[in-house]
Amino acid sequence: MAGAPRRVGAETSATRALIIEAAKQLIREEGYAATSTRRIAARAGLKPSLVHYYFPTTDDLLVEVSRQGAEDSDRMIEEALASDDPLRALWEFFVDTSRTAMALEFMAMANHREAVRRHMAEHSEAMRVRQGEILRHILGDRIHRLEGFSPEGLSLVLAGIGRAIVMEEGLGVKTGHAEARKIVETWLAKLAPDQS
Amino acid sequence: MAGAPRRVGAETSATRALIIEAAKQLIREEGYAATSTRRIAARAGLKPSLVHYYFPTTDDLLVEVSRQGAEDSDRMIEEALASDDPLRALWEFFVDTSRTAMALEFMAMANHREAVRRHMAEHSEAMRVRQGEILRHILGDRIHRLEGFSPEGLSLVLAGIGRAIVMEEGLGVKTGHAEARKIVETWLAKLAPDQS
Amino acid sequence: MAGAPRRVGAETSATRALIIEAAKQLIREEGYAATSTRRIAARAGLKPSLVHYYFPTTDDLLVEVSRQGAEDSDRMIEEALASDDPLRALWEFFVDTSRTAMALEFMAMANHREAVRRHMAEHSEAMRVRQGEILRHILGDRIHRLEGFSPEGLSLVLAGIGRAIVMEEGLGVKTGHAEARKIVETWLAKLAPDQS
Amino acid sequence: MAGAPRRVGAETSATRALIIEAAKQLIREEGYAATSTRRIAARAGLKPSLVHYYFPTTDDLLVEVSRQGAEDSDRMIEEALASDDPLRALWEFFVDTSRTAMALEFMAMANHREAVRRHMAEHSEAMRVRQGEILRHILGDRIHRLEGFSPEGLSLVLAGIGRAIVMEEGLGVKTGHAEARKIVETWLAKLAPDQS
DNA sequence: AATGAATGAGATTTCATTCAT
DNA sequence: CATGAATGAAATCTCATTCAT
Repeated sequence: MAGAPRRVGAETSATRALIIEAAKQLIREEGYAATSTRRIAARAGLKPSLVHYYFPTTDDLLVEVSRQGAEDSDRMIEEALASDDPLRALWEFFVDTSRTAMALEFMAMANHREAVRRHMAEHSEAMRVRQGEILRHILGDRIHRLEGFSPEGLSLVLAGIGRAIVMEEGLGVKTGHAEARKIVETWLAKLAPDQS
Repeated sequence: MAGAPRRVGAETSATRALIIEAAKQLIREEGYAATSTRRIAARAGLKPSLVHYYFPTTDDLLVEVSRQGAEDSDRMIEEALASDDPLRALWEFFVDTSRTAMALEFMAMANHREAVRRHMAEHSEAMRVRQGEILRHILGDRIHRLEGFSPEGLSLVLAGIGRAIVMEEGLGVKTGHAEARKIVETWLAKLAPDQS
Repeated sequence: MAGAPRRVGAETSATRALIIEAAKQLIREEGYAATSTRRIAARAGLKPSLVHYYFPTTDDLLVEVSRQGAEDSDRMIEEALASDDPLRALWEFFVDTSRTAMALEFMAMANHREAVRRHMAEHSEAMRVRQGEILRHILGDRIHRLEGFSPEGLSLVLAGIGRAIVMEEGLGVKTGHAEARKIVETWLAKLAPDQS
Repeated sequence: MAGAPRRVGAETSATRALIIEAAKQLIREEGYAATSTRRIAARAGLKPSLVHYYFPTTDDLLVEVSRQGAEDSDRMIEEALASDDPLRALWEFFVDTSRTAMALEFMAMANHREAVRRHMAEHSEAMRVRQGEILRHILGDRIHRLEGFSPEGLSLVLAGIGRAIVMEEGLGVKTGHAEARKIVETWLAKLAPDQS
């Protein structure tokens, strides 16, 4: 019992997990604005009041979902940074459609849910700092092959370009995507360690 | 389609303009999720049914608002591109907080409103193409001072970085912003015409 | 249009009056705690949302009902004080079961509804002051036939005794009622003008 | 029915006492309408189902709370009537804000809870009878110093005036209170035994 | 050109209570 | 003795939309 988190429903509850999964699905498929406790319950095949049994307020649920999304991101980033070609893996993480689309939904959500905003801010900041450290470690002096670049700057630049591509793809926009990817590829090539 | 706009209420109606202005304000101040026809009416000091008189459906209204927002953007871009230092002006346009925040709201809206999505897609595409043309014209060969860059690629890259900065500022995130701005500044310097 | 109150639904609306009447009935018959907008709507044969159309919040409705109840009281008091035997009429007003029971419900309601509390406080104060003035005018020096009495004191004493009798009758308590009424009768006799 | 109390949980259970105490607090602080088993549980730091374990229905709990409140009142009255100046002590009991406010909550509750109503009725009746007896014993013939008064009548009159004062103070009404208190003081003086 | 009335659907919560363990 | 899970009903309120005038 020691240390066991004291929230309604054990963290291991299957029902609880079911609700969170349904919420994730809805956010992914229809965007966060379509995410009401009613619809989440319907999607999970549960009664609305059961959702409120596990998550007293809608905020509680959405914060938990964004917390889990953040954990997923963290895990993916650690994998990326531990891979053979960490820089390329990081870039691929940034243009991963489904994950980035979800992250963008949480950004939009943050505008209207203070609790979500707080969590997203903390996590984004921490992620940027962490990426900066790792990039500094991985790239060392090679970062100066790109004039004006720094690890943290690179992290933000890649994230921004990735998000823009994903966002516009979702919209149906195409122009400039291949060209932007080519710019990034040029950077990746320059920063690659095997370059003599 | 034959020229004459087929909507209720003259396009010049003061009431109509009042409604649109109220909608813009609400979107800017509280985000699009807080934007219902009832609240727009209240903000404009009008009855909800009058809003529906001018805009039969909520979609009609929001599409019109996004259309006007797009027009504003177009105008700002043309001004930027016609200025003394068009490239820097374009970059400043991309990091203009209030406009970009609004654009991001429309992106979020596009996820749930097919009509808005369609309009945003068309406009974004057109804007990218237009920026590409102008940048090609303005920069000429100077674009090759930056390895791998192309006018359309540059347009997307600047837009993406600008949006990321604005989005994160809204969240309260700081790390990497100065560094990213420095990267962009380096590019702007390199691309400047007065460089011998 | 000048001066016309600017609330939803003309004050003369039949539907509006229907809702208020239903609320009054429910409060009288089942007590204020049974008074939800749903039940009021059902009693009036209307949809709950229509109730909210006329009274955006439950408070709005209950304040209006208490306002009308206060007006009824005012009217009854003026009639009482204008009658042949104003003092006795006032006492009979205080032991009028249905009106006092209703007033007690509003008192209870005031504990949980700040808006109602405010209105009840204002009205009770005004009523006490008004009764004091009239009693002073009606009784003149005769008030001193009862040692220690004053018009305002008498007003409160009669109100308190009346309320206690009505409250206890509602409960089913009997003991002491006849005796208390006799005490009051003695006062009324002493204060009567025709007493030589 | 044969002596042994037939309720779940020993009457001496500490948990049981905790629940009752939490209920009392809530009623006192927020009024009975704010008193749900869930909130009582939360206030006591217990799970809702535990409250229902001790008190199968809400009625069971509220009746018990009102029973204990009645016992408290009984004790206070016995103390008052056994004091040096029993009449004044009784009057002070009647204008004791916290106790009277609580009693008024129970009165309101009685309107909606038959079980509470029954208990309140029995207790009020018994209290009035008991007060009558004691007053008769204490005052003896002195009761006739006040024309028209009788022990039971006096009991109700004092209770009614006291309740009115407390009720109106809760509302924020002031006018007439000092004057009513003066009337009562005059009676107390007249009825005092040391008056020659 | 404008508005009051009305409505059905849905959102978020709270509630008392039951039941199996 | 105690609790986690579940539920159906209800409460308050908001919403987009329609319609008749």
